[in-house]
Amino acid sequence: MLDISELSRRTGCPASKLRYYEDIGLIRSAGRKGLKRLFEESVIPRLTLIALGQTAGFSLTEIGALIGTGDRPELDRQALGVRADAIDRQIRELTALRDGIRHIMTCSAPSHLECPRFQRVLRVALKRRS
Amino acid sequence: MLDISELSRRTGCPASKLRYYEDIGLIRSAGRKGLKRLFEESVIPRLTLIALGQTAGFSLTEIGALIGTGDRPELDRQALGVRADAIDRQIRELTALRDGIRHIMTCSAPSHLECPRFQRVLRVALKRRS
DNA sequence: GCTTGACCTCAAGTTGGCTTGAAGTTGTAT
DNA sequence: ATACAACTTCAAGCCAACTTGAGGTCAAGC
Repeated sequence: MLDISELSRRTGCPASKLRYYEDIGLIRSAGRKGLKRLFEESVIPRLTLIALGQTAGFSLTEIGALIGTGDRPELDRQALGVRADAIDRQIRELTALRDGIRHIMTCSAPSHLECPRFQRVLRVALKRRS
Repeated sequence: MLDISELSRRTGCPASKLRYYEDIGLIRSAGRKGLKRLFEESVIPRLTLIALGQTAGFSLTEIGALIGTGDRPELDRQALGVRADAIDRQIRELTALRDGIRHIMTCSAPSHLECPRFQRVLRVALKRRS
């Protein structure tokens, strides 16, 4: 069992954020000792997952829907498949963007937006949009 | 030369967003016809790039710094390298997250956070953080 | 010449994700 | 028993990225 400052220290999340997450039901404290919240260690991977979801561009609400606002599994396989596909698309876009950036770094075209290689990268990145 | 509604139609950006981007200097209109803005076609790839930058989690300010708020190249190769590295890290995280999600979809562990395979995924995802 | 509709400006409002501040409550050390 | 530091609540504030709304302008068609 961890108190909030211990959890904060171990996750890098400020205590205010942890309280906020508890307020909106993304994490739960296992109980209180006096007034003070106590958290189980299992919230740590949960926080990791939340951070990853944010990196993937999901809102806290979406993340809550996926990982369960309580702690029941809440597994909607179809929804998960949709998310996985979205992440796939994003990975493709990011890969193209990264390659474009790396190319620009060594490219001597007068304007990067006019560099044919860069434009191709943009087109590739957009493939699955629309 | 495109008027704002034509640009909006071709990019999917609402006109309000295009005006906002012009306000903050992310794009420029090439002139006016009466009151109405006229845009060059070259803003289209620029808008694409802005959207990609957002997907990568950069703020509009950061994007502006990278692609130039005016239209001078503004190439800070070192800054670009840093961005490319950040995107690399993000791609790794997203890949792990996607794999984790795909695994969960077919995994029968009682609680996903306890599934050893999933935990490994989280650990991998975090490797380059800190 | 007058209406219409697509544009304009500028200020204010909205949403998400937190943070900050004031005021109160503990358990521990002196 | 008291002072202290670390917690608590709750409301309000903040920033980014837009959107909305009120009120104005202009060109084109009737």
